[in-house]
Amino acid sequence: MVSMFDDHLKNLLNSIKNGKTLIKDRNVLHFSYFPDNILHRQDEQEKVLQSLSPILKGSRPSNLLIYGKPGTGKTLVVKKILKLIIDNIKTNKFPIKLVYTNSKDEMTLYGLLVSLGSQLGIKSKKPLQNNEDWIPKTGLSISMVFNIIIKTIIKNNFNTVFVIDEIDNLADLISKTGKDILYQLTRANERIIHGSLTIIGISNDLTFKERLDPRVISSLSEEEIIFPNYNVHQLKEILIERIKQAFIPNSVEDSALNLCSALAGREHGDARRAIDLLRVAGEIAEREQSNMVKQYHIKSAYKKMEEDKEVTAIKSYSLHEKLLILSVLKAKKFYTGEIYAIYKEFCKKISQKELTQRRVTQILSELELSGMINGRIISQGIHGRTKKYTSSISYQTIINTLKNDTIFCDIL
DNA sequence: ACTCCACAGGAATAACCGGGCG
DNA sequence: CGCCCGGTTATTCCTGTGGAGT
Repeated sequence: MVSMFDDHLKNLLNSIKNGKTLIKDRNVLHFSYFPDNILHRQDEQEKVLQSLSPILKGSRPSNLLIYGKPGTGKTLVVKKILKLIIDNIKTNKFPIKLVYTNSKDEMTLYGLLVSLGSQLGIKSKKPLQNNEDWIPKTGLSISMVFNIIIKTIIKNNFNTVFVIDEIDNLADLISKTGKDILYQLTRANERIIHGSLTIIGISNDLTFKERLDPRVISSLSEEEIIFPNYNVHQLKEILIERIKQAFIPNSVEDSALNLCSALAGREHGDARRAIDLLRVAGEIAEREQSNMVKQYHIKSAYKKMEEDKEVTAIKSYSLHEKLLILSVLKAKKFYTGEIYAIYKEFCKKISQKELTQRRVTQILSELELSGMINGRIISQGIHGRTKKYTSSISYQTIINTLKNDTIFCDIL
């Protein structure tokens, strides 16, 4: 990311200039950082290890489905246990293959299978010997790739564990492409005489299971582990641990720490967000040349992150939805009729065809559902029944978001 | 008690759009 | 390439409604 690097340069420049810096190791605060010690996930680590333990004795572990909200340490725990097992493989006489993939990185099911294949040692280029199996980057049907993988597992007697992170991403693809591939994947053992294949699915979405074929559910979730959210107290300890490594000593005020964990805990108990918040606050404090991260640094970091969220949300809306958000902000009395009139004005100014009022009310309630605006039905007797909308977004945020869009320049 | 405003929001239907398939 | 299909978006038509004013 360019902006992150720019920030880094800026900070470096600052610290060179007057030697004042708060963060000594930025990486510790990055989401990809892998802590040595995972706090408050002892139970989960144990359960994952238990579930996988048969592999150390050469038999097949059950398929495993792991649930939990974002930032509850799912990926971290699984990766750690995988590493633990790999480190113990040397002393083991069974060939074990542990494979990790993230469905966000591989956009297609095909890509996912290729990734699995290559990590099993299947070449993606044509090998010299003609009889050796290989998977080209494109061209084969999914079921053929699948068969090659199965064949390889059998031939080498591999005990395979295949981790699919963010598996809910795949669910949408699967419903289109190969409906039964996930089913085949989870049931592959019935075809594997030597070796085994175990699937570990990691899902952020707690309702993910409902969207699956019941046959897949029963085979995929032979075992389940649910990762609970962190509470405020736990978040605080996690933050303390990170602060120790990332910040120079005594550079984070106690009250700031408390606020940080309270804010993150109130939201979702998301450790990633808590750490992000801390990082942004730290950067703000450094930029101000403050010698400590104080409460108000956390506050402004929180505000900044909220604003960023709003900006990206606004950007993702369609033209008419943006126009309506703008109309709500421009309105004085906030009634649907007035909003619609303003919206029509806007449409005329930028020569767009206006939508019906019916459609507009529908969009408004969609926007309400997504939290961009708030609506409340009010009755005014003889003046009819309508809905009053307010918006929590600041006008400035909207303008900053839309000012680069040439379509909006006439409206300002 | 009755009226009547200014919409909300349901139902049916049409227009549109992107992807798969012969 | 045209065709069809499923999904989304938008329109048309409609019925329903809380309460101020009378």
